[in-house]
Amino acid sequence: MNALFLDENLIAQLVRRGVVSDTFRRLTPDKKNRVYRVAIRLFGVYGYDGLAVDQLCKEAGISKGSFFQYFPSKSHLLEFVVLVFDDYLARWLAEIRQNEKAVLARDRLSYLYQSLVVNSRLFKDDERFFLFITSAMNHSAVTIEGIDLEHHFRDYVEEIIERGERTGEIRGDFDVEMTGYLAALIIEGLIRRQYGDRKLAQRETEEYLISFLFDGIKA
Amino acid sequence: MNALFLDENLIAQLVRRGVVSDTFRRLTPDKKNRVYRVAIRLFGVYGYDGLAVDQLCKEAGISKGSFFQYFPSKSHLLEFVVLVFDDYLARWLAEIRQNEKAVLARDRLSYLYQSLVVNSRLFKDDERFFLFITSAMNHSAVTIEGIDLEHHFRDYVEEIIERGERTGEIRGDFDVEMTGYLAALIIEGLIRRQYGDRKLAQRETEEYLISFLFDGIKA
DNA sequence: ATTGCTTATGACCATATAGTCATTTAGAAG
DNA sequence: CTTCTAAATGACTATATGGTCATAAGCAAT
Repeated sequence: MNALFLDENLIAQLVRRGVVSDTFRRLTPDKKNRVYRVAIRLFGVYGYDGLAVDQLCKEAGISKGSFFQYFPSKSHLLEFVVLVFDDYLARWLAEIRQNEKAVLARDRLSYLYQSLVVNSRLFKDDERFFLFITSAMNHSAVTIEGIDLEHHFRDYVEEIIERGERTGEIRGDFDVEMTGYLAALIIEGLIRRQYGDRKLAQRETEEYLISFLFDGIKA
Repeated sequence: MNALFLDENLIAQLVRRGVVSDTFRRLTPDKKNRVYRVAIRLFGVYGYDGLAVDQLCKEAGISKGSFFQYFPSKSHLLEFVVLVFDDYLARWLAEIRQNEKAVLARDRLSYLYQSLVVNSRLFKDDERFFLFITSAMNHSAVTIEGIDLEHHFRDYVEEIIERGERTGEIRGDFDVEMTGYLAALIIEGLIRRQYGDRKLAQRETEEYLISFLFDGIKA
């Protein structure tokens, strides 16, 4: 499973939703991927407004006329990459849900964190896109109805918290939704640091996260 | 002390730095404030690229020619509002540093949080600007050298953490900088919720914050 | 070679918008 | 009233950019 290559079935689905044209679907995989990769990079670096269709065409090696035969408009291009990413996230979460053998909530959170770090490596060159997506979802001019990337992620964290409360590992006097929100926030913040200038040792950060979250800062 | 009105001395300073013209400084306070308020609102709602100078002029009741006699360019307008906000933040932090009588770190954090909530009320109509500022500082196309709003805030949180470690109230095996970062993140996240649709009871949220931070989520 | 369908192309259009400038207006001083 | 300086104005320019369209190219089938 790779976030950086397009799935035929997904594209067929997006054609049905009117996000991309059938012409796009019929293109060679190479050309489709070129457009996708360039779009991700440029959105990540320049944001929605900042991405110029002309530049994208030049970098992807297609003409402007072709672009608008693939996508009804620029906002559809954003919708396209967001939905592809969304699909990837969903599959990724399903996978880690299945694979996890750990029972304890703290182990599951560790696993989640590790998996995220691995993902951040996967997005090496496109790491800004990850940040762009979440911030775009919150306060972008272009709202894409029915999609909330944060939600996938937060749902899963909540799931862990809730389970921990049930098994008695996590205190029950906390609101699951709120705690899930804060925990997701912290995890995201640490990942953001991995992306940033400050490179941290993965193992230590993970232990830090767990200790901070579970034991608190009290002496 | 109010974030929404301009200080004469600060403006004189900004003239020296070339951020605004002397012509702007000599305007009536009313006119200056109109431009400032409209700029804050429009930047907050539409972001840097989204703010159209034409619209700003119309809403502030000035002509476009005048605008460019006040500010060398649009980016200087952003620099202007950011620096005014920065100055406000610095004075606000100095004030709460002086006023706090509490000794314990948890009391200081409570106080900080309360103060922030009060501030968020102050910014009622311009709350989006608050969010814009922090996100703009992180990944805006326009970088304003030497300014980091987050820094002020995080410095203060770190100060509290460090003090708590010294007095033995906060465990000493944590990295002050990292813990400060995470604590600031959580506080910001809670404030963001206050801004958002989910209106929370202030007192409860505050207790939640402290309990979450100090005691952790372990049962 | 011809036909017919699909894809590619880039000049062109409409619009938005940052920034300019010659001219006008306001107000103070003499 | 005249003069001088500072401030206001909006038409205008230059440029960027999303989107269109008529035409060309590719290619398969007959």
